[in-house]
Amino acid sequence: MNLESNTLGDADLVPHPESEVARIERPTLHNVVVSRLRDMIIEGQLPSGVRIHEGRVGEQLGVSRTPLREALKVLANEGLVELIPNRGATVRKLTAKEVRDMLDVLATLEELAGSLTCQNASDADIQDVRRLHDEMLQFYSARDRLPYFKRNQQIHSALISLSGNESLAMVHDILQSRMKQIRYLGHRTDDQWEAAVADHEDMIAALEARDGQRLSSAMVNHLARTWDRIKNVI
Amino acid sequence: MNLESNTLGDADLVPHPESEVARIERPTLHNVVVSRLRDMIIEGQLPSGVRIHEGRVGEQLGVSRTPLREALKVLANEGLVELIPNRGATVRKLTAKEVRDMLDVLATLEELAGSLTCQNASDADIQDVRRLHDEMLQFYSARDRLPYFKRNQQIHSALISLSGNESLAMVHDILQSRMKQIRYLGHRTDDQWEAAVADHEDMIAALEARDGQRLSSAMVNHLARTWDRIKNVI
DNA sequence: ATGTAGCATTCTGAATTCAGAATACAAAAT
DNA sequence: ATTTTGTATTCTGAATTCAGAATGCTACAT
Repeated sequence: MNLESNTLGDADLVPHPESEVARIERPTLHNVVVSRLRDMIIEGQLPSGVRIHEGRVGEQLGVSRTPLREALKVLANEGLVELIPNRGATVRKLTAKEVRDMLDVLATLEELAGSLTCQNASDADIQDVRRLHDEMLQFYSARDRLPYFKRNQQIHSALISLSGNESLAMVHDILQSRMKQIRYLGHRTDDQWEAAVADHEDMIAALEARDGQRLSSAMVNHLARTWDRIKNVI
Repeated sequence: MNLESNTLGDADLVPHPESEVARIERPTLHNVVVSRLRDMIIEGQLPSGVRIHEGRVGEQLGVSRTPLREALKVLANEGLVELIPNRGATVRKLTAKEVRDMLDVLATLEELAGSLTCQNASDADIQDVRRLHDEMLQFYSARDRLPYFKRNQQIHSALISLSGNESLAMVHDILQSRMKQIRYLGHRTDDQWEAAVADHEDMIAALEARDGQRLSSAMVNHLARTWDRIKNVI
């Protein structure tokens, strides 16, 4: 995730005027495998605790073992996968305490992000987020969960990356991707869903007012409620 | 770094009573390569911006390309190394802004760690840190930089990991390892060194008093001074 | 003399191969 | 019958091999 942004960012190191035109991106296979596996874990296709057999999974993806193993090393470093020497890879199981701890860290990070984003986001950026938010509301009215969830994620990552602090975005991303597998588990009831939407309203309003304090606390509250939602399903 | 702790931590998942005796650890080659490369980058043996030639470096380390490449993927994900498709790996160059941003995040994390550690550390833990601190002071009196630096690092990582929050320790570790290459650059003058020691005194005192607020602000101040120290050498 | 096209070399990305370690199963002994 | 020992199989860790892409050099044409 952070890799991609690095690569993109460095494209304009090239001093030629042609660098304006879109460069041809050819992602390396191991990177594709990383994202693919991450998705499979998050969406539950590879459930917690299950073995990842290099031979079999590699065959399923139509990829040899080499890029698959490189990908597993990366995911292990991120904490999504557990690597036991000579025993292979398993999908990491999260304990309740670990989830709790991660939320604590996420809250701290989002508190920082809140004020930074209010300082650094451009008006255009804020409008983009508002547009995402309105789209999300439409899908909420239609009770269309999947596209709702997608907009939701986009808003959250936007709120972080608009802070302009790449390291912040990077560590947040790592924790966030670990959490996603859980968030999918925690299917909310209707009033929980409503509360989440209300949280978002608050966040958007704070952002548009460029009220860093308020945005920070809105984001932290949102996370606190997330814990309430999921603590029982672990 | 975080990998090792995972592996070690999981050793005692084994329910046998024999698990009391020290289990034989055989680290995988790629993990050894990761730590080794990290050290080489931090210590400046592989300076910023230099190419890492898979063939040559692999031969130097007496390792084939496969584990080396797996290690490079991991380090790229951590941000120490930059991977350009079909062009190979280089040691990542940090801009002043990136360092500044990382320090901001580190400060936020340490602020959280400060209060958690004061809550959760055992008296024995605190005594251990005090012992490290006293040792460090001795090396300071003798102006013996290397062992001083080592104790210094140990104290910092102890203050984080005693919080009991592994995710916090993990993300802190990632940022910290990126910073180390810079910290080595920023050789302090004598009075800067003295100031750093004073900061440490304050931190230890706060910890022993279990004053979370004070420990937090001491750690944040310490980081602020770190920035002052190194901002000119980037 | 300079610029371009073709060629050779080099180095990465990925597949395959090989060896060592762990597990599962079976047989034998108590 | 149960436990222990030996054997076979399976799967990971690492080396090697192969192919494709990029860079550098040389020769030729203008």
